[in-house]
Amino acid sequence: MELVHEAGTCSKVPAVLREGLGWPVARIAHAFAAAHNEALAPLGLSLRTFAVLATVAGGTVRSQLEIAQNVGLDKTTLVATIDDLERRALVLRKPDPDDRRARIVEITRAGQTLLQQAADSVRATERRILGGMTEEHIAQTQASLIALLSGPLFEYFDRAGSCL
Amino acid sequence: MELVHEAGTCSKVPAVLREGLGWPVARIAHAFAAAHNEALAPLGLSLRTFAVLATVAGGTVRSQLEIAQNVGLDKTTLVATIDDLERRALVLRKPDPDDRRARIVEITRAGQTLLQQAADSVRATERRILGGMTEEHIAQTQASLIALLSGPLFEYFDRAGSCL
DNA sequence: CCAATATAGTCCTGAATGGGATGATCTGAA
DNA sequence: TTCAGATCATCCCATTCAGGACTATATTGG
Repeated sequence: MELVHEAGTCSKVPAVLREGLGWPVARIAHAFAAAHNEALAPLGLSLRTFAVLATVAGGTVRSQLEIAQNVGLDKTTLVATIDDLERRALVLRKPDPDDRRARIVEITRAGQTLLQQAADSVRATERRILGGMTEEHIAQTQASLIALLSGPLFEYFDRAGSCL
Repeated sequence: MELVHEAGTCSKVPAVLREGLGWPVARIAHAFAAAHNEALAPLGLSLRTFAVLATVAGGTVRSQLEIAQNVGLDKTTLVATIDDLERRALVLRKPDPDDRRARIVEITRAGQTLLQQAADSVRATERRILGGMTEEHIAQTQASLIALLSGPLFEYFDRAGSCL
């Protein structure tokens, strides 16, 4: 597996790393995050804040813990992230009438406006990155990733810890 | 794209995240790292220390900076990583006779012994994770990832910052 | 109703991270 | 040769991270 076709700094990586999927996926995930973060920076967002904002907007989750688990963040990290978004009036916390321990996080109008721009940016970045691949190829890759999660890897999926 | 087939905590993740490859790849990379770290823990290694040890053993890179760039670590992070490996006498730093700024990092005999066990462990983990996939499917997935790096994503590949 | 236990969110704090400065050394051009 | 700029490894330090404790609340079992 030759990861890099030209000017490759990583053809020198030992085979035990290159042969599997774990290390290549890690590096590619990092590159993806870098691309998204760069694209979102002008909006004052990161991939993390964007993911949280989008999840809040989705309205399918109520509590902060649910948000954290779905996005893939540690609960303490999420507190700071929500703090940040709230300070900028993109989301707001209100008490959950059904569970006074919990806070319902809601997106504001300003948040929705910014989210739309950000979503466009994210989609554009994905298109740019995936530009050279056919729709079919993309779908195939997604399918492969899904297949991975259906196997033994699933056990590690929900582990606490931030992936963004 | 339904990421999780059962007990899915992330079918609630908004479409803009699930549709692309960036976020799924990030979560899967994280899961992979968790699996590898768990398997390597009994040997006192992490995916990071293992990757560095394996790269040092490969002998295709000389300086610490090269190691960092190839593995995907920040240079300052690598210093601490080498410190750790050196403290445990798994590698040693010796002055480069051709460039007195540089140190050549070499693996020790103890390092080689441990590396072999670790490599077995990593390969076993990969096999376990990829167990449900055919050889063909694995090769296909690798090919897709390579294709990604041949495109615009390559620009972000070498960015400073630790991916492990 | 009362304990005992579990859970949501937050805070505290030690550890990790990585940008930038530093010192030593190399390289190339004048 | 000399000197300016690049490069290697390391150090420093502000920022970020996440495990665990804590408060308030909910739930379960007796």
